[in-house]
Amino acid sequence: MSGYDIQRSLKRLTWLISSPSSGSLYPVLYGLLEGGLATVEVVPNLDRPPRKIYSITAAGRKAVQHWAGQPTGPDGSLREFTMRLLLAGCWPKSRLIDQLEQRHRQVTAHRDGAIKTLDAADVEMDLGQRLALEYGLFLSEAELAWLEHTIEMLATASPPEKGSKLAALPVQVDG
Amino acid sequence: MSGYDIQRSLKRLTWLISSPSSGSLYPVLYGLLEGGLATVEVVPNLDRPPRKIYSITAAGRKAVQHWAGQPTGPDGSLREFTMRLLLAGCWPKSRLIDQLEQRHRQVTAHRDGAIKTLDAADVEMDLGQRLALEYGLFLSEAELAWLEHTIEMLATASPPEKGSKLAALPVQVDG
DNA sequence: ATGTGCATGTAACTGGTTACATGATTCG
DNA sequence: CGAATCATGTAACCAGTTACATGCACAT
Repeated sequence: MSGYDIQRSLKRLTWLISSPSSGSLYPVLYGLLEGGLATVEVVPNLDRPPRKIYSITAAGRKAVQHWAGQPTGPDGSLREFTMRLLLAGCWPKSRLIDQLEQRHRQVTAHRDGAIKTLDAADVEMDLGQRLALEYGLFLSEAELAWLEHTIEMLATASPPEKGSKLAALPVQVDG
Repeated sequence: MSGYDIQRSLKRLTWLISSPSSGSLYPVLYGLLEGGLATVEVVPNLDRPPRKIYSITAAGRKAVQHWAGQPTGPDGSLREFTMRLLLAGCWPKSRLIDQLEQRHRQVTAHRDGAIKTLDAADVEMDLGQRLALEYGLFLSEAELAWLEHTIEMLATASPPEKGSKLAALPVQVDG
């Protein structure tokens, strides 16, 4: 892809990962070239600036694998996990499942923490804190559900089955 | 609260908002003092550094109101919303409901975007992209459910009803 | 005619992290 | 006996944003 393409495709997910500005993207691409993790093919356009198509190299792919290999900190953010998900195309399925399970453990920890603080100090906690905690708690539980569902799905249906929607999961709340 | 207290209480929510380091927190507190948005009361400890208890002033409260008043960008992140939620104690309930409804509109937009891109390019999309989109889609739907539930709860049960858990919402998935 | 999309990039600034310094107390 | 918690702060560094520069094509 070109720098512009990368930006555009990331911009669609701005609400999950905040996407980079051109001011940070292009320097990084140069860094990748210098490090031999990517190559460019320049496709000149007559009028506008030439498109520069970047491709990942074997070394680059290895670097991604390595990055994905080392565990996330316990503070694992939604953002980081989404990026790992986004790069899932590079990995073997087993590693993908590892990622999901790792995330599952993290989110479980977050949820448990939220539960504990919620029913520990329920009375003297102000509305804001309580709302934020319950918000986080609910999202955690939803995420756990998705993770479990997706892990199972990947484990059973080995072939990616292109064209089939991976999941259509209505969320139901009973209060 | 003291700077340390602020840090500690935010650290419990690191997975939602990433909490500040002391290197950024303390300078900000000085800024608040200079701006007249907060005051300090120094409680000296014999041995350790003295505790500095910060309190928000009327001007500070007004500044928060003003901040909450201006709408979030359409790219509204989970982080920003959580912070708004955390500050909910400062606001009248009507404003809180406004915030939730605003967030509801944003998340609806995100969800719709995800749906569109998912069933637009379903075939030629790689696993990573699809997973990330479905992940986001599912979380969006969960969040919408929570928002609706909470809005209704705040609208009907006017008195905060301290001591009652605001919500115990099991998430259910049917795949 | 004006703005949006394409498509690249650079310079200045800024906000934040990292790493340090200090030092008593309590827990395992 | 070492690690973590309490509790504050500073200086150096770095990653990222903001704002700019360029300029054609196409739509409103």
